[in-house]
Formats: sequence, C-alpha cells, structure tokens
Amino acid sequence: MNWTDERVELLRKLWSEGLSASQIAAQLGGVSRNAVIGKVHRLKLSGRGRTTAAPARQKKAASSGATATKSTVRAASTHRHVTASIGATALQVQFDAEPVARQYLRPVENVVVPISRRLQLVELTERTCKWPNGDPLTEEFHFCGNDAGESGPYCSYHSRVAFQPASERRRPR
DNA sequence: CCCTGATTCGC
DNA sequence: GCGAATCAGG
Repeated sequence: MNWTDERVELLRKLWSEGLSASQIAAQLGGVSRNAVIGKVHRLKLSGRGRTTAAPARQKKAASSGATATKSTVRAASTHRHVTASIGATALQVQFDAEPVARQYLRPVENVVVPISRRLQLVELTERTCKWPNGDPLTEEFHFCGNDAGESGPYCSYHSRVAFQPASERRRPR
C-alpha cells in the first residue's frame, strides 16, 4: 500500500477527529499502526490536544456473577446520549437507542445491552466482543467491541445472552 | 497484559 | 519516504 492523496487525506481527517493510530490503520487497511504514526510525524500532524495516552480500557470482566449487576442497573436510568470519550481514544461511546427504548415497555431485568464501542468489522481483534448490533445493510451496523477476554467471541454480557442455558431462559412472552 | 504515541534507523 | 522495532507511558 502506498500513501495516495486520498489515503493521506483520510489519515488527516481521522487523526484530527481523535482516532488512535491503530484505529486509523484499521480503517485505511494495508498498514500497521506504526506506519500511521510514522506518516503522521512526517506530515507533522502530531499532537492534537491530548498527547501521549492509553486510557481506553474497559476493565473488569468480572470473576463472579455479582459484578454483572452493575452495568445492568446503570443503563436503566435514562437514554441521555452520554457521549463519553475515553481519554485520547475518541470513541464515541453511547447507549444503544433501540434497546433502551424498550426499557419502558418491559422493565424486566437484563434487557439493556451494555455500552457498545461501536466497532467496524475491520476493527475487531481477538479480544473484542463480536456481538453484532443493528442491520448489516445500514450504516448503523457495528459490533459490541467490549473486552471479550480470551475464553470466547463475546464479552461477559453477550456470552450470557448467546449461551443462555435452557434452564435460565426466561420466556420473553 | 492490553493499549497509546514517540523515536530510531535500516531499507 | 517508509515502517518495524523499540521505547516510554497509562
């Protein structure tokens, strides 16, 4: 892959939008994050507000079933578009509009999908949750992307949804 | 360990 | 100019 004007332009755009080098590399395709960083420097584009950083970590996969409660309860509040940026990683984290909307229709336990990192297919790694959200034919489509550990393809939440034992299955009715 | 950007240096 | 290897840090 060579740096065509278009690719450089896209690089400039994404970099200015605050995406990390690895994410930009993923979207450009054919280049490593190092390649992106190197190019950024050569273009003298470094430093965009927040310098050095790596606070994009959604820790705690929970070791016992107790932890799961937290996220479920929290999201139940309101559907404010909490545009939380995780440090330098300007991932636009928001609550899924659809799932939250159903909340008032059925105030049952575990109905809300936890925060999604809204990753594109190319951004998935071996450790990101591959639970798909939305219609694959629309722009809205994305993957959960939260930490999936190494025990499976999904995060703790989606693992429970996907591999729900028949005994625990509550008939949605 | 995961990830982040920064620098170096052989190609 | 390019980018893998390496460094420094959260």
